[in-house]
Amino acid sequence: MNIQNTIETKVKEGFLALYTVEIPSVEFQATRKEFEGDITVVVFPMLRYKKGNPVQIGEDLGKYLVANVKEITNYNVVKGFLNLVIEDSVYTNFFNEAYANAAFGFIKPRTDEKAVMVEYSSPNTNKPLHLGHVRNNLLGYSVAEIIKASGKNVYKTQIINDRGIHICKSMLAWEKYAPNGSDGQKETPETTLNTELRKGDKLVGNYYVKFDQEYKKEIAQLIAKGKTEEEAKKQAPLLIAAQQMLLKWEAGDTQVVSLWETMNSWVYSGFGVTYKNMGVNFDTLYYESNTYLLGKDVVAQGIEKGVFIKKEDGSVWCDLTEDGLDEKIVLRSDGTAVYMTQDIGTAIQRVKDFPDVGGMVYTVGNEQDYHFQVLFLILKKLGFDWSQQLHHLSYGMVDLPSGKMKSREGTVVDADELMLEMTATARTISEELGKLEGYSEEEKNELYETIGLGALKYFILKVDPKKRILFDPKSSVDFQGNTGPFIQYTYARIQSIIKKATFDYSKAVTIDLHEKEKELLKQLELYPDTIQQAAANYSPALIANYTYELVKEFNSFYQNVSILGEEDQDKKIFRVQLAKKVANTIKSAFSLLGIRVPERM
RNA sequence: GGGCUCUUAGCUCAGCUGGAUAGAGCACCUCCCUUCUAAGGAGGCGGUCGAAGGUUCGAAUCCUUCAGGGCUCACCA
Repeated sequence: MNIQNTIETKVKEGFLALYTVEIPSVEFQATRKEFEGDITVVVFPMLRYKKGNPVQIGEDLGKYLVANVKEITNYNVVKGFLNLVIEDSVYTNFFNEAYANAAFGFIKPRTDEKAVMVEYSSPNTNKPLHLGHVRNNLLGYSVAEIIKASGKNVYKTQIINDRGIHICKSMLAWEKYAPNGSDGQKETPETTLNTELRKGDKLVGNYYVKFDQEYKKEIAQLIAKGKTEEEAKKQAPLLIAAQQMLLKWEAGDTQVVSLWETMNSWVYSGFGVTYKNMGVNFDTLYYESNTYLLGKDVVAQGIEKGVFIKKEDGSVWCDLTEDGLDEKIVLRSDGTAVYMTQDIGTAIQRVKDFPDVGGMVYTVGNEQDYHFQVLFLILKKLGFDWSQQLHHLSYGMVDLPSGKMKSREGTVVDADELMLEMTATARTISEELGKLEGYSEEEKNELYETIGLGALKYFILKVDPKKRILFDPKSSVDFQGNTGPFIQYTYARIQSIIKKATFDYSKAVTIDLHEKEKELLKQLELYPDTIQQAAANYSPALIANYTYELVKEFNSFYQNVSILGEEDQDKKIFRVQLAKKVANTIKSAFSLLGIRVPERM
């Protein structure tokens, strides 16, 4: 039983003894640093149950607590705040327990808890990943890790949009315009003479752009011949060819399907590299080519249940006007599925595939808020019990100083390039500081990547997902202050302390705490709660900001008391242990954000 | 126009279920490297928490209205 629970029961008990009135709960907060004490009981809410002077009630309760709780050594009352001084041993005992626990803060996934499926990334296969995907991937991965740490099993997944007209555009452009590679055949990622296209997603994306360029030329020609812009857009031979290709694909045409498979495989190997560099991964994959027909049978069942209505023209709708939303189409009049149909079907399919799944998280940008509101409501109306446990992890756009990212205007920030730039910046800064003697070139490169990506990831994850991010590639990612590298740096410095502590510090000790040590212990104590809270709120930002607070507290401690230089043996031991625990907690928290931590920097 | 969402220091952001004098970093100014890594620390400057009402012992936080930004309201995905 932790100290707060003890105090809560004792406050209730004391209240009853003093005023013969029961109170349902006790409100706590950490005591502000300018007052003496560690934990504060707020008296004001109690006035609802017992009228009186809050200061007097605080005094009475304070006396009662000091007399009845041995861990409380003193108290003071300021206005309606009862500040309690807690014995050092409470904190040192907590620490000795936490120190021995390597998985401090983590709860082992329980088999009786339902698992959660977290979907993120979900790219199209016609262009490389960009800055928007970076935010998506980092968020999704991190939320998955946090939920896992909070005690649930997690499946990370993505739905790959591998079909549709956009893929056909790339395929068509490649067939028509690809130059010969080193082997004399049409270029492939292996044979291309353009080194920038060695990565398959880049090559395919290149042809998507090529299609658009040629398509525009055709439109211009048609307009010159007297067509209106609208006509020209519809009649351009390239577009018609792409549409025919899609029909062939749907009909299972061997050649088209084979080309489609080949080009998609290029993209996947390219994405694979990006994911690996980004440090994200997936447990299971869904492809739209397999799921785009799902959901139709559910629509039929929905009509029987009265959830959906069939109109005269054969289209099927879901009337959500009673819930304050619109009517939503779930099946076209020609009987084909729409996006919504597919998502309904896919959700159901996932629960079939993984029967232990009891909830899902969809990491998708906020432009689809309405779509998910509707999707979840429809699934609820269809009566699936897991429909209560669906969450749209919605995030704001990443804007550039120049405005929105537009591929046609070349203002897209490519994910691979961005990561390289971050690494390069980390290199520049590190070299200026010049602390890496004795490191091999390989080790250095790995370190620069750790720091550069740490900066990027932390920068993106520390802000509330709902908010838009203005991303200035030149100046926005900092390496000082509330940043990834600052935290990594603290970690590295602690490693150096540990390395220099050559004495045996393994035994548990109990000491009188320095004020700074106590602050640090209090912060450490919050870690398990923070994980639970972050999981409940799907918020990596809570973890990031917690870690920052912990590090600041450590730096302040580190600057104020000596660790290795301490005379008292027990204090020295305790302080090394404390430093080590802080480092491990940083490492643990950062792992939840997908950020690595360097042993030296 | 309807719905959702955001607005906190010059800039970038914290602020948990309402609690004490609203906090950090950057920038600007003062100090601190012969002591365990100065990518650091201590301090200063800087706020009508978008505006106005309301709820209450108490509001950046909850409610209403308004203003400004974003997203969205397709037989597209």
